[in-house]
Amino acid sequence: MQLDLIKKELRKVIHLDDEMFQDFSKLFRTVRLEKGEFWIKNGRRSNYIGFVNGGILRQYVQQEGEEFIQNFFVTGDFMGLFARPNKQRNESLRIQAIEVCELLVMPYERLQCLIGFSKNLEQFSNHWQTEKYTELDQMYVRLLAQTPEQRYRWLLSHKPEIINQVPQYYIAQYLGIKPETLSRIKKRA
Amino acid sequence: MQLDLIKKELRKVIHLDDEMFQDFSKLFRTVRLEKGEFWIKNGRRSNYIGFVNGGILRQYVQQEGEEFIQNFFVTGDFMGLFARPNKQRNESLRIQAIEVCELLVMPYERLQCLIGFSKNLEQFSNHWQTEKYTELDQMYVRLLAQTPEQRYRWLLSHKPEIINQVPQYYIAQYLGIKPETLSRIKKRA
DNA sequence: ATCCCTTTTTGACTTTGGTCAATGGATTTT
DNA sequence: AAAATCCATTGACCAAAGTCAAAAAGGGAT
Repeated sequence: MQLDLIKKELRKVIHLDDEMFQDFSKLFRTVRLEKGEFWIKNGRRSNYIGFVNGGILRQYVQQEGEEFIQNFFVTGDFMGLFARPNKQRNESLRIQAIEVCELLVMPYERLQCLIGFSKNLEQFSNHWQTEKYTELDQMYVRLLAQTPEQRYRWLLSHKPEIINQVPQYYIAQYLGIKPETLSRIKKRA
Repeated sequence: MQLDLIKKELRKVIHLDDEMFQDFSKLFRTVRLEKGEFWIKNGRRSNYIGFVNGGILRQYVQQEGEEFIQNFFVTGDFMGLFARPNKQRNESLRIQAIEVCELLVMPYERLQCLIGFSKNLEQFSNHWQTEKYTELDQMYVRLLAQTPEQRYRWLLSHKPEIINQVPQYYIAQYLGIKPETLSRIKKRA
């Protein structure tokens, strides 16, 4: 198991000595996903947290035959840091590997339990919850206030790795427009 | 200070006996806002949590001379349950009273401190953070996947109190359309 | 009730993005 | 290499929302 990356990411946020990290890392399990495979399908298995150790995934919903991408997860991202109460689990939620991925995963319950023992991990959890919330909040405003072209330009300058690694029809689904429109936007630009 | 409402709302989520509630409620301060007054302006004073004890507010941003409403807060809602790290504080964020409001407020730091002493309050905080995140997540998908008419219908059936209490140009700002368009949507319907 | 001011509605026109169908390019399969 | 497949681009047309301006409808104040 290659753990340098997650160690680095954790240490950006909290203090974690090697011994603690050893203990912590034992609780992860490695999952390999082939291109096109699902990590979450129909909202099932959403009670896990996952770390993207390599690869890229898309989180999307299906509505009336169309797919809408809420988010991409790239190498170094954490997924699923909010408990998702079953009652309001979204049945159409899917997280799919766009290319071969390696995830490090742990049941959400187990993280909760660990948090009980470690102030540091609690900090980790709080930090990321706030981070993810703020990110979503900003995405929401962008979607509300900006034109597709402005959103595309934002993506270009802030998330170029996504533009480069992901087919354009996925980018379009993420921006909330049709692939043809994205093609025309690129031409204008 | 009229505290029945907040007690009721808290008890929907956590166990809280009268004595604990007494202690807790002492830490709140009452704020009265006249119509048009701001609770948060230019991102300032976002380090407070607030409970809407009466009235209705709008949370919005200004961009290129236009206003975009992210959210309404109605009687019984909590505001500001996520710590907002200063670095990414949104300078154009405002929360304004649409009509006369009464808020019960407390510095976020103080809530954090209390949480250290009470498992129940920690539960309260976690519950609401998850709740707010899920809500925003669903709003995001709606904005991404649905037409203005569909979003209007959703608002009609799920948040009728907002439709009734709020001028239509605010509803339009919330739905991401122009007031004229909303007027036409209502005619079709 | 009348006047004033704000909000909503209506109409004519423009702009933007969607739709559908065809073409072109690139990559994989055989 | 040829064929097949998938994806991106282009063009012609359509539908939906935006814009601007004017009229109508409410809501207070006097």
